[in-house]
Amino acid sequence: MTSRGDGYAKGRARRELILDEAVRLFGEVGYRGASLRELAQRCGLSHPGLLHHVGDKQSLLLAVLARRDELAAAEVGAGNRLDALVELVRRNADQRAVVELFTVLSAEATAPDHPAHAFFAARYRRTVDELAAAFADAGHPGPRPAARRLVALLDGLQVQWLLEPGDVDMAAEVRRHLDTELAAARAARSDGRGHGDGGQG
Amino acid sequence: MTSRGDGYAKGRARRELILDEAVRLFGEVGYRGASLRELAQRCGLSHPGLLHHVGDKQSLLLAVLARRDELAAAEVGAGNRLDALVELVRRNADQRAVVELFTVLSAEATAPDHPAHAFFAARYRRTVDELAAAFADAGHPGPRPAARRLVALLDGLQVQWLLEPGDVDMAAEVRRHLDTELAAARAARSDGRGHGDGGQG
DNA sequence: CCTACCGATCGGTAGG
DNA sequence: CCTACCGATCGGTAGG
Repeated sequence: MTSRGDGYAKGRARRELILDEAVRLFGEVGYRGASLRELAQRCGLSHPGLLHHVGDKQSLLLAVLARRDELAAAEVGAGNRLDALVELVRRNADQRAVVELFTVLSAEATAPDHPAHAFFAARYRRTVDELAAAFADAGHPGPRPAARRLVALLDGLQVQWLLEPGDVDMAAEVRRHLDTELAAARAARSDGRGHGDGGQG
Repeated sequence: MTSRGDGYAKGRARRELILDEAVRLFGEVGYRGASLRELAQRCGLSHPGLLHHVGDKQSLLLAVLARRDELAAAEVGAGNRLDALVELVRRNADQRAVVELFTVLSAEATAPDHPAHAFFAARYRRTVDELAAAFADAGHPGPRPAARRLVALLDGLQVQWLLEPGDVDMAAEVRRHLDTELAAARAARSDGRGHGDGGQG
């Protein structure tokens, strides 16, 4: 009584398992350091069996990254983007493997010929655009540089948190940064050095 | 007339060449992705010849990192540590290979079994300590978290700069961050609501 | 989804 | 500082 639907469901579940294990392995040793044989063993199958599911190593990497961004996007609630970001950071502190994945791979992918280079270039462009819009809504006089600094802070905090998890409260640091950044923006506005037009900039 | 001194000088020069090429290669592909054969070819010698000079791959990596920090320390002038940092960032923008090296390796080395893990853990501890002292001297109410945020900003800006060099002015962003951070500290002081550092760091 | 295999490449050593 | 070599491991394919 094995229906076709069950077969597909089993295949999908197996693929999810593979993507989850790949998050861990790529996070531990990067794309170049990861071997398909090691990953296959962790998933309980042979390495040609693994390749049957994922195509090749590059496709696997891009599938892992895209899947992780999908899951993160689904988690983000409505409301202010800057507040949502602090919540996202708080949740990431319970997912060391995910933080490792993006920290290690974004650095590795700065090499122009890295298979995830275009992925990360597009991802940073999109993130900076979105946060710049949020800063503009909040009346920040330099929304785009402020967005770049915020993204930079996030990335840098992750490195220190991965090295000394107990010493770094990522969400608290992001919160403090946002507070001082927005307070400075307000001060500049009330000094008459900004555009006191209610934040249309 | 080849004196012993000349022989040693030649050996030292060869070693310097190897370390410089290793900066580039490790920066391009990381420690795990780098091969001694590729590095040897770039230096114009066989890979056993390379090993004669550097011992093994791990020793080479640690020598490269230590040498780079030595050179950076020698470049830093006297005076305020925070101003000196902005100058250092400005100079780094002319040394893409060095920025790549530290960005890629600090991420790779978050793995506890990485050969440079202890090096980076100690390096971050030292850097945060020094900058926290500078923030304390400047009267910042939360010097240690502020130092962590500053280091994080530096690291994160490097990633974005490596991806889009023309779009990111690292020194200017660090300058702006320091200005708002220190202005907020002054405001907190004159408000009489200076808050402690909350135990972070 | 497996076994068996391909050519390529790895870090390091032997021996001179 | 070289040639020659070691055992191990890599991503991917053949063929079923």
